[in-house]
Amino acid sequence: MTAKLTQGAVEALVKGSHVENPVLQLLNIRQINTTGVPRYRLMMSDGQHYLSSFLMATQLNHLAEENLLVPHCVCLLKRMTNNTLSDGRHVVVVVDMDVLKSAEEAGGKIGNPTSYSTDGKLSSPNKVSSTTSEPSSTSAAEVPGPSNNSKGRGKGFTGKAPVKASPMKTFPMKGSPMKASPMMTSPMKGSPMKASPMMTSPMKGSPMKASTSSPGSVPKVMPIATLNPYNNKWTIRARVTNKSNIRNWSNSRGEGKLFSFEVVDESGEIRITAFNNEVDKFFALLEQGKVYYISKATLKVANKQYTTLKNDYEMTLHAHSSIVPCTDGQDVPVMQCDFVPIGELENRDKDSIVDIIGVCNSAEDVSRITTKTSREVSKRAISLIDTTGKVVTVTLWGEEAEKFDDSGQPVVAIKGARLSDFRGISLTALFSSTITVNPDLPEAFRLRAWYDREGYAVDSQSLTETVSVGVGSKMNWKTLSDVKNENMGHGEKADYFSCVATIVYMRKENCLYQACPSSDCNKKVIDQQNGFYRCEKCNREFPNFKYRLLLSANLADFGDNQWVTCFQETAEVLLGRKAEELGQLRETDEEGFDEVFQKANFSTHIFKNRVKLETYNVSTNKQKKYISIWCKGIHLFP
DNA sequence: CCCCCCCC
Repeated sequence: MTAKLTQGAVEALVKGSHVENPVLQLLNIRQINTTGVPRYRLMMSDGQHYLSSFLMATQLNHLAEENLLVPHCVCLLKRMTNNTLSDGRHVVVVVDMDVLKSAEEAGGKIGNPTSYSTDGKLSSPNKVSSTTSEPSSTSAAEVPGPSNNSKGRGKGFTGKAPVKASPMKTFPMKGSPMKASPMMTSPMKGSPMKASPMMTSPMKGSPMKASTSSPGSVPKVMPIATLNPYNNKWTIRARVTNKSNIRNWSNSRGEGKLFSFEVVDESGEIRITAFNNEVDKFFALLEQGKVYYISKATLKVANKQYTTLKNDYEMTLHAHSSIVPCTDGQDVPVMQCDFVPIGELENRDKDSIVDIIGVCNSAEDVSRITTKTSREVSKRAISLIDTTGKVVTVTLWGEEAEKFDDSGQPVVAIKGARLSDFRGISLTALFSSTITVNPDLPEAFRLRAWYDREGYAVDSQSLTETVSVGVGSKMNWKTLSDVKNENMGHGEKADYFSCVATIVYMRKENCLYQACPSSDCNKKVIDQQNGFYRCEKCNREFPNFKYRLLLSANLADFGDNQWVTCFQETAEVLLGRKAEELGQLRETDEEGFDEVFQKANFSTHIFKNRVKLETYNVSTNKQKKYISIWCKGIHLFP
């Protein structure tokens, strides 16, 4: 049983040409990151050429996890986007695909494909010892990540789990005839459902898709945009995009608890609220990012005063409401975003709600403030830049402020931020905002490439008047001796500076530590010497751990030298290896491990650093001060 | 049936 592959598709795709539904054979699949959301790279063959520059969008991860993507299986690629890395190489991101034939059905490698190399030459297939191994010329570094440089360094795009564990909408923006404020755009006005190629009914299924998740008798699945209070015979099939915590209320009308969540499908979005009993019934079932069949809820007119969603209605769950997980919902978009370029914000009205995406080129440290009502809340301002060269400050609150990490200058997407006129133009995140770090979006890939190539150095302009040097995008160039002579970091707040320096030494002996494997915890675990590792923070034992990097590097410029600390993201850029790879290397190949450091040593980069004078207790009555410098970003020195 | 969205 042979399958017909789309000859020439590999070359066409990697050159950025459109190929309609190419059929390709998988030769190899490899997970390229070991922390955060798994990310897979595929080596695909069209029977003529093979290439491993195919990156699978994370919403297809279930295919790998269900063991459907086995080398030699034949795939129908239904949607792809092409991305160019900062060094000019291309990556084909596979956004949607079906497995047409299992490896068994395909019966081995089809044809005798040779490695396709982008410079036009064909390398010998003999380099590959077997079809299930990688060609030696490729590495995980072909993946976009922060601070890529032409040496191909960088981390996997999803090396960090999104702040809210949900990739964002990965389909191209749907053309909206109404480009006005998103608040004005009612989904009822257009005809968003008209012959949308992404529309799928739950009954539709590709050969390999499980359809077991459909409930026994499913009322007609309706697009969210067509729901109204006058019809209660419907089921929606939608993805949870923003789930709140449980909150208690108490007022003159009574008291109780509630939580709300937002769901999205191809047609639109809606907010759903659960009270009391329904909180107990549904809170644990609903997971951010997952798809559910939802039916029998009450529709009511949304109070526009309180909602930022593009829907005239909202839903309340009641005793007979039904929510059933849908396990084959990968076709349901992850979020509906209508990103406003930062330079465009000047033309928007105060208080309008916008979706924004940019590279976080700097961030304040988190701080605690007291509100007018005497509540304490955490706050952190971050600044985002995009290709308009404009920068805007966004304020994050509460948990979002606390857990935000700007290391590696990630791409940040915020759905539903509110425009403020404070200090010119600024943005603030709301309870209803969804913040995603390094989203799996073409826009994010483009921004990453742009920033690493040129954006980091552009003469940018901030829409938000900034007070501290730290926030804002101007490079605060210093020599290492300036940092000392100017007593940088001695103030209450940390200072930030950029320098050009050469790495002259790295403490490789203790650069890796064994960290808690749970996704949001990076705490060092204790080896129980019985095959288990204990995390004090999670108060749990695990059979495994993940490697994390904490690298001390000595930087030198013409006048001075200085120790700086590189955490995971920047250390991975510096060493050109993932923490997990290095951990494995240290265990299995000490020479190879040393080589990584030898290679990185004496390399020159642009370092962006945070400097702060810290204090520690030497004894009960004696304190010692020391200068702490963290590297927050690394760029290629021209 | 909530509706808190803060601070400089």
